[in-house]
Amino acid sequence: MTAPLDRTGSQSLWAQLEADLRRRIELGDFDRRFPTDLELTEEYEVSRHTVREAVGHLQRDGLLKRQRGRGSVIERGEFDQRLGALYSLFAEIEAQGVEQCSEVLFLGETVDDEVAAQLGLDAGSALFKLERLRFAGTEPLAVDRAWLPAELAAPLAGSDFSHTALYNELAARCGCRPDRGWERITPVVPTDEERALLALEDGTAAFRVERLGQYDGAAIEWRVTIIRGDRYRFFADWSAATPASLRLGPTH
Amino acid sequence: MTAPLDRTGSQSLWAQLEADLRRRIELGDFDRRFPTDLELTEEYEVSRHTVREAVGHLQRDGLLKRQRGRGSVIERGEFDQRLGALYSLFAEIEAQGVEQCSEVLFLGETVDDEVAAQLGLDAGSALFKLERLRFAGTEPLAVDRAWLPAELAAPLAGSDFSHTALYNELAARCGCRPDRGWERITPVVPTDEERALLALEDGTAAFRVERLGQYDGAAIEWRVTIIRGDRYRFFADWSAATPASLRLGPTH
DNA sequence: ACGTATTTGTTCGTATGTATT
DNA sequence: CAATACATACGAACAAATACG
Repeated sequence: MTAPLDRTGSQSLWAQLEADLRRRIELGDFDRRFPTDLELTEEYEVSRHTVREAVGHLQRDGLLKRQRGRGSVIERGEFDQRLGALYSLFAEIEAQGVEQCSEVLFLGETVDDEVAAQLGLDAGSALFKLERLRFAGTEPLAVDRAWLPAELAAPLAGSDFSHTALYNELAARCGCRPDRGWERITPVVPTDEERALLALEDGTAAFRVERLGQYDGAAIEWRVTIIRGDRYRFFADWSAATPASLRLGPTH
Repeated sequence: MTAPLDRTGSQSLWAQLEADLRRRIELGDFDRRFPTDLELTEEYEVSRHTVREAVGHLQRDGLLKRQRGRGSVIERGEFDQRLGALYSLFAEIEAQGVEQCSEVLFLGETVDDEVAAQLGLDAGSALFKLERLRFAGTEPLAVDRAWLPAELAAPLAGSDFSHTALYNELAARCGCRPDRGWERITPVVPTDEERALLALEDGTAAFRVERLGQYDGAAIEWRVTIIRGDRYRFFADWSAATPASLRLGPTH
């Protein structure tokens, strides 16, 4: 069933194992249950150390959660990846035990030449668009618009995004997930429409986060998120020795 | 020199080692050279595997770079990242060859109980206050207000801050410079006064950066900076492997 | 409620490969 | 070429958390 690993030294065993596990996760091979370390050592005929190295990478990338005594379970929840500032906001909220959900405002195909340019596509290219109002508990926290190349994102058409993270669906159905990219953050005065959606008062400001996600060198995601500035802000701790990494969190 | 690790099982050895290495990095212990794996195994009397676990975390957090044959070298990054976002803005502007200067709006002693509380001082304590309008070339970019304990900052009274950085004067005259602290960033609609100072149009937003600077564990600086949001914003590049670190720069 | 089996986490040891000095 | 230093890979044992009878 599983191809044996190449031991000529062309590539490390754990990297091959990791790649094969990613492939099989996307294929849905482990939908019922993810194998234990021992099972993987036997199936691939490698040491447990090698298994742990490979599975550890999957864990750090947020594809798995491992727990002593319980085993490894594939992460399907509303968990974007540990990537950039946007993720940290939603992770922080999750960590505080507030349930997140979304109201899907739009889901389907559109054409937008500006976005197409960001994604490196020709003008007029079909785009998959997902527009959501995101809630922390019952309180609206952000308006989130994401565009992906329609060709790539076609399998997402039937997904329910009210409780599912875009990246998890992308990984599960399209076999890819942004692995690099950049974000750009500006302060804005929200539009009337945004103010209405977010229940913002007059005279308040918001963050506008623009985000480009790349996979295998190609742009696959353009996202614009408007985040309430009265409830959320960026934090950074810094010291002379360590670089400051900002995170987004509630103002308390 | 280095405290031995606790082997009662209260915490994993690698976590203790990681913490100690972080501490020593901050202290500057390894400024000349970071130890090799072998040296760490001998110094801390743990196995190489344990060393790799600890140092691997530092590497993933971007504090170190490890290379075969070469060793581990501390990642000092760009100078801009080391002192938070505010510093990075001014460094970025400097790097682009734009001359910076400031118009001093206020320089002297004041009393402000809110600020005193931030600095951990008693209400009514005398504070040194510096308020500046900062320019990049001829264009105003930020309103910058800084408070320091008057006792500490007394030697700054006669300085000319129109062309001098606060930290350089602080280091030169007071013998200290913030080595740790935190920042908090919110989007705001500027006040009429701020809008006038920054030549901002109606309906534009700005960043409000609050900053607490510490030296030797004590708060020595409280700063509130209003930065034009139409000309400057935050950027972050991220990848699945390294955490995103944000920097502030012009919109171009 | 308790003890046992399972599963991941931690830690040691050892050997070899590969890139740099 | 030799020495150094990190990467990869094997093996083994115990600890800690969980699941199950």
